[in-house]
Amino acid sequence: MNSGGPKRVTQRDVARAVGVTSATVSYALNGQPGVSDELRQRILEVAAGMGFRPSRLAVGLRVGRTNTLGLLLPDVANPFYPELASGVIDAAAEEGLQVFVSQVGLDGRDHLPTVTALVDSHCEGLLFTAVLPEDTPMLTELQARGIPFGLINRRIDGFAADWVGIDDRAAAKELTSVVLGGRRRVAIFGGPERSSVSAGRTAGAVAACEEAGLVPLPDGRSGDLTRESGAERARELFAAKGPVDLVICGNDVIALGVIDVCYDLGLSVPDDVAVTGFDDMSFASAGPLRLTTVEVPRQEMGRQAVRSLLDRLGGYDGEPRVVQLPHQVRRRSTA
Amino acid sequence: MNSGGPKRVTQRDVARAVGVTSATVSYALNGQPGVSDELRQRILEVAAGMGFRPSRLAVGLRVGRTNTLGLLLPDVANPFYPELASGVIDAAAEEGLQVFVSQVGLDGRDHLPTVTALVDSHCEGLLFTAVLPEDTPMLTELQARGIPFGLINRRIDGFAADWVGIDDRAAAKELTSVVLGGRRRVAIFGGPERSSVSAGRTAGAVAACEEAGLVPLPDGRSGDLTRESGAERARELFAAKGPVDLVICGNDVIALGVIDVCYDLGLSVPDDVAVTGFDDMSFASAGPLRLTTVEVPRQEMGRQAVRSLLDRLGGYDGEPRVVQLPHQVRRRSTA
DNA sequence: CTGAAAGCGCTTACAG
DNA sequence: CTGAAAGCGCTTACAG
Repeated sequence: MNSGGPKRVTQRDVARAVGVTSATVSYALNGQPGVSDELRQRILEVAAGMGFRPSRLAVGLRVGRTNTLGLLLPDVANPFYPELASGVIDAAAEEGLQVFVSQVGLDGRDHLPTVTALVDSHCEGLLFTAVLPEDTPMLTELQARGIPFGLINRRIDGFAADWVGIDDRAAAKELTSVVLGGRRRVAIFGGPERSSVSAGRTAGAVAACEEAGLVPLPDGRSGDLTRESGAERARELFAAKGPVDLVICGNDVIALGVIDVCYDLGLSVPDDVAVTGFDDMSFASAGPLRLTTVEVPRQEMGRQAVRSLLDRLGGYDGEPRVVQLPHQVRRRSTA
Repeated sequence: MNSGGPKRVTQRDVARAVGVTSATVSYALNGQPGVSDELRQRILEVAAGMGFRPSRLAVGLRVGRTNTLGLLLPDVANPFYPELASGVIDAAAEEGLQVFVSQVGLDGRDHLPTVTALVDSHCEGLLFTAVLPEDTPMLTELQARGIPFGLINRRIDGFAADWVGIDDRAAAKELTSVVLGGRRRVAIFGGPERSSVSAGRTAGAVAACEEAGLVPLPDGRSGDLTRESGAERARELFAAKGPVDLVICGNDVIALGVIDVCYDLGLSVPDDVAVTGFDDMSFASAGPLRLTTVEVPRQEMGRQAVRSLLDRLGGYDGEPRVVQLPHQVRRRSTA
């Protein structure tokens, strides 16, 4: 049942056409010595004319290198990741590396099947964007197998690995301090508490509150990084305790949900309720919204992660590289 | 200079450990007959214990199938694509196929190097999301090589190929008719005219205007699908001809740029200037924005494209499959 | 400067 | 039920 699969032109086809052996074609194409200039020229022409392209499978198998990286992204509903991916893909391409982008379950659950597929495909290195503490055994296994990897954004407490991100705690503390003003009733709507990023942001916001001598409301401190979750938490909190003065959100998407609810309830932002986001997603700066948030260098995070990974692939075997990129508080109109 | 590359456990390692030949391990692992149940059991255990995973490179080379699809996305600044990609990746995963996601240059220019890399990697089929007429030779070459592919969203006039998208012209016409009301001074800010999608949307908007007996302003009918482009065109148009009654934009991002300018100029939306987008990106429904737009089933488009491609891979060799999915006009507050 | 041969890690007829 | 052998498409020492 050959379904008429693609008929590839092989090196042997080229060799036959030129009247040499396949090895000679290989030498010619790879710029190895041992082929006269004329012959090389002729081989190159014939190969191009026949549309020959070396099989990456065969080359990878033979040489033991595939020039391929794997990137694991959680659910794409969160616009945070595409830009990060863009940085990774671009930086990799500049080094002649291809990237296998794979989607892992929502919120990064269940990395294992994806990682397995990537390793089976001989990815030379892996980049994770949404690890959770329970991924530790899988990462340890990767280390045992000698497959280098790096973490982007989230990391795992007490697990040493290459990482690039920002200082989420400091950023959240800074943001909170800046917008606090005289507001006393403040709520924190964070992301999943098992995420190091979300945990850091929440901790920073709490710290800023405490420094100002107030305790944030206990509700909603962790939850999903979605608009629905932000809306739901806002509705519940406002219903139970009335509108608050300020809601510090774990990301821009949560903030959008909170603002949706304010809008529905006829509450003015920021006069009745101030709201901050995090990440500075593209929509955050839109005229009618002008969300106060923190800019995170997503693209650059991706690029730097590729750089660290390349060093590992190049044989660097030293201490984990921890790269903390600068962030930027963007104070706009919502707080 | 072996940089300590990963040491894979091979089938032979397993075979040696069990004391059989590598072929037997292969039979056992692939559920082929010819191995006693006990032996099979033992092989499976040992293989699992050693962490053996068959090399996709070797299997692909030998079997001639890689179970890999290639997906080509343009620049990710446009949030349209990630969701589409998500549909593709999920649908492919359900069929046991991995997806190589590759980024092509902004606006889909220069597909060739990416396609080449994907073909070199033995992708069994390709999915394009942002083709332009100048990509025709490349697509023809793919056909000649017997590599099936499908187009998503954009297509090429007069080029027959599997395609899935919506009826952009009809959708734009419907949207425009719905929001036109008594407005007479209307501008159309479309995307790149060489994009079939943008061309269709612009044509639909023009048609609706003509049906209403008015001619849209000639400025800005094509441009980039970016916020900057929307803002720039709005500033120029407003400066040259004063504010218009209605701006029909080629996508939500352009609309955001227009709204930014209205906001800066103190123009009320929709009272002074009505604005519509296209795509219903997630931010479009946000409380303070409530953009009037058209919902496009991005995820479903990805899924359907995978389905058509799988049929091709399964040997279907008939007429190109054209799948036109339903759209939905979302009338909110900006027009 | 060129050719014959081995081998990367698998699968698959083919003998026993 | 099991083993030996060929071959997928390359690269790379090794002879000539």
